[in-house]
Amino acid sequence: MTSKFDYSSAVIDVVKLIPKGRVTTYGAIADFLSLGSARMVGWALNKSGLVDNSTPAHRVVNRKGELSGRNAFRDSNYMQTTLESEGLHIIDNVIQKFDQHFWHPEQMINS
DNA sequence: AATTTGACGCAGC
DNA sequence: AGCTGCGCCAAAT
Repeated sequence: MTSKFDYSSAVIDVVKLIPKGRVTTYGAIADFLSLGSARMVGWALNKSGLVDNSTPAHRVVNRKGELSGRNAFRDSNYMQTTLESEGLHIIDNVIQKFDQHFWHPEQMINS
């Protein structure tokens, strides 16, 4: 069916491919899928990601490395806690050495 | 049916 | 070097 859920599934599919301990950005996913804007990535995760919490949406942040989506989780600290448990350092909702942990979908193909 | 909002990003100032 | 405005596309009101 050609419903809007198709976009969500594409975004979620990429998010599920993010390696543990790595993070990516909305813009990177949107650019990789060439589907729309970064806003839609967040929108898709919010609509579908909340229902299907099997998606590691906590590994998706904005281009500044800020946990902009923490407020969308049931617990606003879940995102930071989970990322920290994966070995990331977060201070004031900002991932430290973000560029170092940044992962791009293209990396998956390259590897 | 039109306006506002949103888990964003970038160019301009 | 930080703030503002504009673009993106869909959903909610």
